Amino acid sequence: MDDINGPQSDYGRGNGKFLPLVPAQAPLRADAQRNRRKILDAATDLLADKGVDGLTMDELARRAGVGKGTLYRNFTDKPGIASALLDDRVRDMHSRMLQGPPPLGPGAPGGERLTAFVDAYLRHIAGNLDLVLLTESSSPKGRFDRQSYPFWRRHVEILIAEMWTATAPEASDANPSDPVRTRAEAVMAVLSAAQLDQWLNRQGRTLEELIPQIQTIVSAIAAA
Amino acid sequence: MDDINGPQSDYGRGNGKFLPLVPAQAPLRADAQRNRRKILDAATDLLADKGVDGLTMDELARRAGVGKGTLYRNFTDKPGIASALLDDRVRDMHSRMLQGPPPLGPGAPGGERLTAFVDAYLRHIAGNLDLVLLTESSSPKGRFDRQSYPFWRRHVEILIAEMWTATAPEASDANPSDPVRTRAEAVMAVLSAAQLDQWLNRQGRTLEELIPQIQTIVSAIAAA
DNA sequence: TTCCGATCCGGACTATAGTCCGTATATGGA
DNA sequence: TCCATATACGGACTATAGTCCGGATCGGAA
Repeated sequence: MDDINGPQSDYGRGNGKFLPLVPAQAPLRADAQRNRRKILDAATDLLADKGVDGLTMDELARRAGVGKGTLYRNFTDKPGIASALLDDRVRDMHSRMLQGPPPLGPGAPGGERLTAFVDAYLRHIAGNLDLVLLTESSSPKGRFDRQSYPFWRRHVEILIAEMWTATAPEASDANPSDPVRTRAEAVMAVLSAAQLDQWLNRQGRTLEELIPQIQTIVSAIAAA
Repeated sequence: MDDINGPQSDYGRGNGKFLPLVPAQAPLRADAQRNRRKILDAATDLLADKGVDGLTMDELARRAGVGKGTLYRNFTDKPGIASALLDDRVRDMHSRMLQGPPPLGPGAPGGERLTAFVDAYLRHIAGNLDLVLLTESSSPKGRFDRQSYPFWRRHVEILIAEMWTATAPEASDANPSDPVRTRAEAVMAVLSAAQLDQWLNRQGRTLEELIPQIQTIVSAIAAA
């Protein structure tokens, strides 16, 4: 999620349902809210029409009936728009992770939850590869700057910590040099969209064949 | 290496010293050869002068005293130039891997060679982060398209295969769905420049603190 | 030495992301 | 209702990567 104070997004608003990654923000003015909606809708259409390559900022502004300045007022950049679109598609998975039934949700042992997460995450990425790649493009940091990244990583971190200690997960907080955190980041690197794209679209492998192999690798990292 | 039939580069020329990734190519015309040199030299200067951000194609063409068409005749794109520059800096490491003393070179067990490789590779990436990031930027595929990627991956693949079978390494050739290959690719994902940049420059960690943790993770993946 | 085709060169041109800022509009208080 | 001001809007503008093609140049053959 890269959009600025978007009221349509529950993610990161600190309402308790999601990780409070971002402080609440003043509500948008009514016209801004309308425009934001128009842009997102136009982006969805344009994407359906012409695919990711056809999604240019000029065309998007034209279709949404707004100026480019408005685009950039509502979204930091092009990947930011992709992020906002993805947000919608991901919210459901977030809540299943945080409050759904096990093994994806709480209630199962860390190892099983991790396996369930890897499965769900890979399918999510694979199902939205174009958008995710767009999100991760633009600068090396791409992948890490989107707000969803910290969410995923933190989830993995907590699960690994649980596997290690079998106690309360909050132990692994805060400290970036924590080996648990490093492992979580390594897991996320293996699950990166660029890597998945390589496997799926360049090597022609299938998700079904890939997932078990990746599961094995991820488990090994977690247990390392 | 992304440059077209570059006579200054031994890498990938199929001369037996390096993996024959690319067939030999007709030699460049004398003027083209001169221009290629001028461009590479100018790029080095420009990089020293203004850093990666100052390295624009127009300015590079101006400094090299050639037109932009010449730039793009000699190098596929901007990352390609970065690749060519990196090539020079990496050739030494390649030969140490292939014919230097153990544990980096042949003669040590696969596990030890892998550890030595991870150490050398991370230091290489860290020492050239700007260039490598430039190389990997531009499109998701970035990281995989440069010719050095197959080289590294293959090396890791061979070492892992050796760890597994303790026999001749050529078993793992060719087949992209080979689990050994998947593991090698996972290792490379963890060692990606974007990830290292995240750790080093965004989280402020140090190489010395990071390397042992990564070693552990890589070993776990290899043994998975 | 001269000639000819293959190869290469230069720089104007296109496409696109992202910036800037003068103008317009919304919103809350008097 | 009207005003003041913070906020938002639009679209021209800048910066940059990469394309295109007419003309120049190379280098081997006669």
